[in-house]
Amino acid sequence: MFSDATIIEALRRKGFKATSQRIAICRYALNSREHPTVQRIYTEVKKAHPTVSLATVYKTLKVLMGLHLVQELVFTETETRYDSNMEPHLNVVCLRCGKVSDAGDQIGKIVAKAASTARFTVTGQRLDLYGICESCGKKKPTVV
Amino acid sequence: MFSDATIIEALRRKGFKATSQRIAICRYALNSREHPTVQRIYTEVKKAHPTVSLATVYKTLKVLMGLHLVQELVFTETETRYDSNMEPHLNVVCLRCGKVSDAGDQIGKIVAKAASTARFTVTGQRLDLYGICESCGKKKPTVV
DNA sequence: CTAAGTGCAAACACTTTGCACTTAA
DNA sequence: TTAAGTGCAAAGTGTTTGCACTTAG
Repeated sequence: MFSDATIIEALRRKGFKATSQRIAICRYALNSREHPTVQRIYTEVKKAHPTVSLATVYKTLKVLMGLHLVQELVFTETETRYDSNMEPHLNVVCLRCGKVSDAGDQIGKIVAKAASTARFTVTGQRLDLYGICESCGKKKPTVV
Repeated sequence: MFSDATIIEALRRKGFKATSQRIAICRYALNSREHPTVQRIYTEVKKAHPTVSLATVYKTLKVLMGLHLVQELVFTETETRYDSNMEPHLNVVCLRCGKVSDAGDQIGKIVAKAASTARFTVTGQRLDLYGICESCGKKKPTVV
């Protein structure tokens, strides 16, 4: 959980101004556990800042990526999502309802081992499982 | 290694026509170990089929995805790449030179365990590690 | 006060689509 | 023979950029 104070402090320390739009965007992107899309963040932030633009949301997310506070999950079929869980973990992505949840956080050791074998310095990771979640599997026993 | 005969057979079994362009695209996409981009495949196929279009490459890659023979690796910063290794494995992605290599194929068990815990039916996965590869790390000990 | 950030609209890059022509089966 | 596929160019889509205005520090 990131408080506004923490957000402001983190931005300022890196030389970024803590504007009210930025704080609102960060607050939502960093505290949401649902891997929100840009549109979702935009819609949410618009409630308190009706004039905010999509461009500002995009720019702020780039700032957060630079600060290594969020990670992008780009998909072809669906919109890009943003994940503020920076620990090694598996994203479980349902191809039917689009929901993204977290799982398997004991994966850190395997990642570390593979990286050292490959003599590779890891700065980030994206570990996705695609398939059908339990509730979708029940609902419609059809294709994929 | 996919022979032309195997490719033709796989296409026909699913009701797709085995055109010469398609065979060439499949041959390259399925046998290349370098996780090629669309442009790369296009350039390569153009050598034997100078009139081939980008649209055909895109369409054929969608067919291959439908057949679960390749997987898309979408990135923001760089072009989408295609991976014909469908077994659970880690993609080691260098952020400096863009090279993508494979590692850690003992990851299958962890994936299976996490999926069963989440009661999730896995149909595909994307397990990427981002960072700096050994040779890039030596070359330029700077940012990132 | 002034460098950084905002918000609009225009520009981009990659991908998809519509359609007449071609071709595998 | 004919449904499926090709290749072009045009249309989309999500994202980025240029620039005058605004604002945090």
